[in-house]
Amino acid sequence: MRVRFAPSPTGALHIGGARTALYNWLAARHAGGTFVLRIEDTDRERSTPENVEQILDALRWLELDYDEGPIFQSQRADRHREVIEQLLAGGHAYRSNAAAEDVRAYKDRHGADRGFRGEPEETGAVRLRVPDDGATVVRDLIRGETAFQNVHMDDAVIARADGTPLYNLAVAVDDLDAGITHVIRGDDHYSNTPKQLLVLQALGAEQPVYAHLPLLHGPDGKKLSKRHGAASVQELRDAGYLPEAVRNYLALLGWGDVDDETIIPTAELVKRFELERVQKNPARFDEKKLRWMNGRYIRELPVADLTQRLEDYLHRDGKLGGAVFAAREKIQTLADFWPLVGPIYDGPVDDARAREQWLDEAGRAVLAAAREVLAEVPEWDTGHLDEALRRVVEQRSAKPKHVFQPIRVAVVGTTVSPGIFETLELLGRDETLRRLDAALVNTR
RNA sequence: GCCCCCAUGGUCUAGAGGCCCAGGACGCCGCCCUUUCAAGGCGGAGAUCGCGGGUUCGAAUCCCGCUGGGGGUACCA
Repeated sequence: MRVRFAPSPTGALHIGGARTALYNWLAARHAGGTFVLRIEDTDRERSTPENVEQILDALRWLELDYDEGPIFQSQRADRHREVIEQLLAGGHAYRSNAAAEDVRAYKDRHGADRGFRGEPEETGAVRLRVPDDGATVVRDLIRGETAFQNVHMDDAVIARADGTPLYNLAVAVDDLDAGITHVIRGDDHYSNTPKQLLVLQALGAEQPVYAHLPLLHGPDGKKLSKRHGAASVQELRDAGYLPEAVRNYLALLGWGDVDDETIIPTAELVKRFELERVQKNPARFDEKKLRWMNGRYIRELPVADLTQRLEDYLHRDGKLGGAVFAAREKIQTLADFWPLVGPIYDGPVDDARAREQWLDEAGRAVLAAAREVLAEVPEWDTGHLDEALRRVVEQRSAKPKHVFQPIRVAVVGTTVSPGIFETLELLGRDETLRRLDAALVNTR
């Protein structure tokens, strides 16, 4: 099996493209085949080196490695020209100056469902000669066989008047030359497939196996775009998702195993993936489920690994160890981490509501009592802190909450933080006492 | 307009004629645990399997129509 992922570098790699890449990769790895990367950069204006780098970067982050390429379509111009000449010489294509309005006029005369047929001219764009009878049948692993009646098809333009190739010619030739056996791509290419098949036929080539993946939609059912939140791989990374979680989630968007399990590590995905089981209808990208899944992956990561990921993500070196242990049960993305533990390092945040609710007279009394006990704790670790503060709870015959919350608000400024003992341990005795004192002074 | 594809709870899906008056997951609601928030555990609401016809002893599963959604229809990819 030889498959390819062939993005056009017109911007960041979107989630839909990422899933296409994933499915190609999974199919190749499952079958022990070869995964080829081809960059379709024939659209000169939009295909910039920066855009190419963005795509390579996204694939790297997703850890989808390819075996061959990247092949740049733009560098195959000579071969494309050669094939165009061959088709022209063989009578499979002809030159024509017919424009869009000519095609429309033709349909007005012959019927809307009648494909355009042009007259050969000396110059002009190159059009494929489509037969009037018969049908071109696409064999697709996901959709089965579909017969496209040739009468309905226009004589497709396969090269510009200047001789440069158009998509339907270039893909067909490039896939053929690369020995691609399975073309796995988005459904938006489905209707154009017969044109490519006709090119292949004219070249006397076999048709590859196709697998057209249903498109991905946003939560509102519309085409996925910026306003749906994280829409590109870069944005997913910036939002603090783990690549292994993204792979798992994306794999399940449009594909399901018989077991119907949800958390499936990549190695297991490779083992189970089958193109035949890909869903036919489009799926919606639901970030809530990704968040949940990401949390699961975060909690399965050893603390040392998670620490490394957080340090990379936050561009911070070292000193996060204890905080990671304290926070890992409470975060779903890497981005959730700092808002939770940041106040421990950066100082209390300013949450007026929290202060009002917990640092009233009763709260301050708790603080004063806690301060005394904490000043005397023999060892500054969670065990001793636990013991000491429980004593305060008993002495005051208060609910634990009414002792812990004022302390929390005093040291981090708000009602949410890691466990109070872990928080204090990370703070250290001196800083804890300083913050308690500050709270007592400021709220008087 | 024309051509093509698709259709299971809000979302992702399992289901390939009787095992299904439809199972799992996310989300939502409640309870438990509990120092906050989470995590975790338990439970619940939520689908006449888009609608209407067939075929069959029997249909989510097969056929037809309709409706809805999507894609294509560029000298873009």
